[in-house]
Amino acid sequence: MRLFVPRLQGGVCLARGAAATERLAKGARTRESILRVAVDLASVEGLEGLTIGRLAEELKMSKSGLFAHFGSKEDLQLATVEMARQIFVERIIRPALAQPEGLPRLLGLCEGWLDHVKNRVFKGGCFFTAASFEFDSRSGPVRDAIAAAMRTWLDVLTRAIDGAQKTHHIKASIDARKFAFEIYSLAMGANWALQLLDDKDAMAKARQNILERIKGLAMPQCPPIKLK
Amino acid sequence: MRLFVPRLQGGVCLARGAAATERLAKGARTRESILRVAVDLASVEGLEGLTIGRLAEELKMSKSGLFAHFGSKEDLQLATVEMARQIFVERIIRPALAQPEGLPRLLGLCEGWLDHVKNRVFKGGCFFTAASFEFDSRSGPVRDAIAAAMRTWLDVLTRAIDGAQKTHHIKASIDARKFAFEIYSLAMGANWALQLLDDKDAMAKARQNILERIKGLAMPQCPPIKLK
DNA sequence: CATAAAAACGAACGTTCGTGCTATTATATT
DNA sequence: AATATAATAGCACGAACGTTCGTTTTTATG
Repeated sequence: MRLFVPRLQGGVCLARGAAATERLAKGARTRESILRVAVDLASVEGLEGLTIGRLAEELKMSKSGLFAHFGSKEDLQLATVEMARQIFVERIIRPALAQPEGLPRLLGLCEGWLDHVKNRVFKGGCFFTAASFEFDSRSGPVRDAIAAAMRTWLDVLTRAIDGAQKTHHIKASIDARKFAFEIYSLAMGANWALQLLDDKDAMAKARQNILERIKGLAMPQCPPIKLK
Repeated sequence: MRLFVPRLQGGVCLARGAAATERLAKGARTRESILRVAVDLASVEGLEGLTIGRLAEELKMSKSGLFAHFGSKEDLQLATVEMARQIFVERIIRPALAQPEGLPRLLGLCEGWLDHVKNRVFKGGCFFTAASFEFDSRSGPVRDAIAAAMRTWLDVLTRAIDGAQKTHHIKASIDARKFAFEIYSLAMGANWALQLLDDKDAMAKARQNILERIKGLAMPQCPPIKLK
């Protein structure tokens, strides 16, 4: 039923040339710090388990003061997904895309993903994997946002594989999308083994597994792939 | 804080030789029908999202009447996990283990798992995959029960692969546990693609993918593996 | 059929949920 | 420094949460 919400969105009011987090109006800065905590909380408790009271407590704010930054709980969830997406782009995708097209970029994506789980970029493992399985039987804007982010991620991975084929690093005969799906399945499996089964070597094993698989597709022009 | 809970567990009071669902005391029968609904509800809304009020409404029972079958919400969650485990064993594991050791049993497990998602044995896709990612950052008996069930599942899969190696259907050179993990990762990926991305062909594609992979390990003595 | 036991109910408990007001601070702008 | 605006706090709301209790209805047993 939410009413007004006259607030401006993050990033819009950047003084030009200033660093991203500086020079923001107070409101936008607070909003951002709320969302950074929200992302971690949601990666552990889930996006439904993320409650406004708990979030306010964590930030030592009043419920109402915090709530005023969002029009509804759904808006908070959407903003949290969006913040997680930005962090993911910044920490995984951007560094990988800085690598030259071909094998380096592909490896950058794979290892970046595995590292972000191991290094706890999100407190509870991969935010989007958790959110995927939480919302995959629901409908509505939150589920749509999660699905859209995941489609984009698969697209990025697919394009990187395609690029590695174009540069003749790996065989052109395989289907890039299918291979992207395989790689990501193994990555999700590793996240699952680490988080649920406490398999401390899960990420290393997955890395080796994925590299072996890529190596099996390598062509003569392919730069060396170092395992272990 | 829960107090008494003097109720007997399902299965204990079976008249010997009688069919499983017959000959149960009224209480145990009700308890079972509650749990069957609980499993479906939890597979959609999550084990935390499974609320006693919602469950009572679904069953047209009073909250208190339903609650009396369990000592606490945690007990309800544990019982729900246990019921899901029983259904999973009955519908996927048992039929596969009825197959002769070797390739048939291994294929039975793989295809049984994929089918149980496609055929909606659980309303919201695989119960345990959803539960895994919901509880993988928590602690306590519920998480432990989920983890134990998943370890058992991986063990069953691993033993089936080992069996297929012993019968010389597939190469003995590969690591059975690693291969089990790969297969299950692809299966989880398929569940993810079907449920979140609405990829209607996800299960068929995963089936083909897994069969191809097994075929790649086939030995001369191996019975034919039919793709498509 | 009477009677004891088990199962289900209705009402209420204290909490927490999301949300809506109004008042009070803090920040920007003139 | 005065003033307008944005941000936060305080308080309250109805609903739903898990849980407890005493009572009533149903089932099983002698």
